[in-house]
Amino acid sequence: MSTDKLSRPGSHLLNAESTSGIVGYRLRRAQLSVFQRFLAVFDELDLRPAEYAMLLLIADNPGRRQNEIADALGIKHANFVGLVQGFDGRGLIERRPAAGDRRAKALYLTPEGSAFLARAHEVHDRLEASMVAALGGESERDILLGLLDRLS
Amino acid sequence: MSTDKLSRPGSHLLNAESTSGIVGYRLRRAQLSVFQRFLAVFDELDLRPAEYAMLLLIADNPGRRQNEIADALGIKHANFVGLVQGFDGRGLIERRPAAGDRRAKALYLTPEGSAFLARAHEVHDRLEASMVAALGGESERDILLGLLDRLS
DNA sequence: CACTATTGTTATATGAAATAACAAACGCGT
DNA sequence: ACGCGTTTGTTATTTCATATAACAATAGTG
Repeated sequence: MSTDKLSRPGSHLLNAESTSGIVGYRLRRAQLSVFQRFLAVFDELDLRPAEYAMLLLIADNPGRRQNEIADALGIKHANFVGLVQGFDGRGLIERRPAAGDRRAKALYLTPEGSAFLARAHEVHDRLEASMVAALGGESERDILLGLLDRLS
Repeated sequence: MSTDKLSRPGSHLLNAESTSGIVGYRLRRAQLSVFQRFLAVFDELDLRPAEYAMLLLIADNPGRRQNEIADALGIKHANFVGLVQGFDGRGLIERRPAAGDRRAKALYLTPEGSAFLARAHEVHDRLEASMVAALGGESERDILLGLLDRLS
């Protein structure tokens, strides 16, 4: 599963003038490219982009209910169940009954989860650094993030 | 199917510090948001982002073979067949036997296809203008496109 | 001419995301 | 305390995009 072939589209041959000015198109291309690299780098950790974001969010907000985390990530509750069960099964997170509501489950990182996230964080830092380098520097990265936010 | 609810994720409530600095995450968010708007605006034309790009590419490169267009768009040949058949069925494109190769099919826009694309182009121009406005101006748009390319 | 590669195609598998229905628990109003 | 709509987490199902496999017809090459 490592080092997938990266199907580089669009690159040559055809006149792509008309698509070149389209924000949405270029956005999608860049996003796909970045995700491809993410998947390649995180292959050994068996961690997908959305899952990494999920762990980060739980680490930042321990004890929040499952649905709160799902909402913050923009994931439907039903689809979030599988993610939670997966990480629970891997021993990386813990579902504890929430205080004051016997329906709700509060999410926490286990010690193993914290350790795992630390490793993931290192891997991601390297990836992020390579992207900053591609962008030309920290300031360019900040400019990009600012512009992206205005589109969201 | 019109005016879908736009599930705005992430917005409030939780501490999202850790995800805020991640290029890939913000990229995905922006891309989703832009595509949502695209889908809403193009709802009446029954045209998806990839389909619009496809028509533009055929308009720019009339007579190219099916697989060339598919490659340029980064779409697998097998999956492109359905798209082509769809537009052929709508009378917007035409598949003609390619000169010199009886296997290949050369793609052209029909007159109806050109008219349709012209309408789509108008709709898209308005969408693009609104995004440029959100970004703060033409120059910001160009900066964004430049940065996105460096990531691709 | 024999063999391999390419073109378009069908059928199928995989994976993400949306929807529907549900039981358990909550909380509100009376 | 009761009844009733709502929320939480869950399962099952659907839809949709994309990936893979196999195939017939044609092309090109040694």
